[in-house]
Amino acid sequence: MAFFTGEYDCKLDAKGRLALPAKVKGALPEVSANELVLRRGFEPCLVLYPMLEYKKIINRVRSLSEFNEDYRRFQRSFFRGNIEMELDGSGRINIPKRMMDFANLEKEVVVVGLGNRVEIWNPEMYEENLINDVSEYSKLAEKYLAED
Amino acid sequence: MAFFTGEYDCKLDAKGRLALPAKVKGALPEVSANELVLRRGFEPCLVLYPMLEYKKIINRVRSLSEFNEDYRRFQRSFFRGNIEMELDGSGRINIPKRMMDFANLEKEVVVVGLGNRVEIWNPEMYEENLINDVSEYSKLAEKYLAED
DNA sequence: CTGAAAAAGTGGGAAAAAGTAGAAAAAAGT
DNA sequence: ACTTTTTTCTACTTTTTCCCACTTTTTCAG
Repeated sequence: MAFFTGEYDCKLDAKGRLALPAKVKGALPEVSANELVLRRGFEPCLVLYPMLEYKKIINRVRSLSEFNEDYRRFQRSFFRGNIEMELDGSGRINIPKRMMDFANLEKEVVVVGLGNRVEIWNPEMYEENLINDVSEYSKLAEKYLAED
Repeated sequence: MAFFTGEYDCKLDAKGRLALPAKVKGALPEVSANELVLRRGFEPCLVLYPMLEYKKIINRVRSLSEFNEDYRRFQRSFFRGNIEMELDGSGRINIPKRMMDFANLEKEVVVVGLGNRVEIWNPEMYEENLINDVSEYSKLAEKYLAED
């Protein structure tokens, strides 16, 4: 099972290619190590899944009935943001222009491992979205993780 | 089960490597003695876990749904500060630059055993975070540990 | 207590891996 | 057929890892 962690500073080259950090590459499941899906995030970032992890999620979206108007609207938004891709020979992904625009990606990007997935951010937007108040972070940890 | 205690003065070398004190090394569980995880603390310090101990925590973070906005925010803050690492041939860990910055680590550091985990501190910050008032310490002990 | 041996801690150089950039080749579209 | 885009290949720089050697501290026997 894929397990991504850590935060990495990476660079897009002039052609919009992103070399995944070695630790991220190493955490890809061996089966289908280069079958990936890139999705528009709910925040202004891109989310990268190994195919195996993606399928676990997508099944829930697929199971929504196409004969329900709200479901259809939601499905449209969800699917339009998804692209299958492969790693090239050097372990890089090629990020389409539209996706780059969506996430405001320029040369410098931040890559973050989040367990089953990897997020790709514009550095400034990333900073803005983090929990900046240490005590808030500590309190959330208490709320979500404390044992009793 | 791992059990760490004590307080040690250690030095980082020019490459950001930290030689774990012999007592700490000795307390690592034999299975996976060099599979470790380094995490940003909730205070300005780093926290080192043997893989076995880390997994107990991380499973709870992973189980939070990625379709909940608050959970995502928390996951991001949590995961970004986690890196898997191994001991090198001399029993040292290599602390990434970002992590050093976060905890304000320079050459001199303090390593503290805390049962299931080990914390790594900048010496001055460590002093500041300790309970310096003896009577306060005594009162806390009473509150948390007294039996009736 | 003292010296020798062992263990722990420290530092640096060389080799390997990862990251970066650019040019050449192939494919696609006009 | 030619231009534009995409992909592949190659070369170079930087970082990380591995290995070896030296210094200091601890341990133990005499």
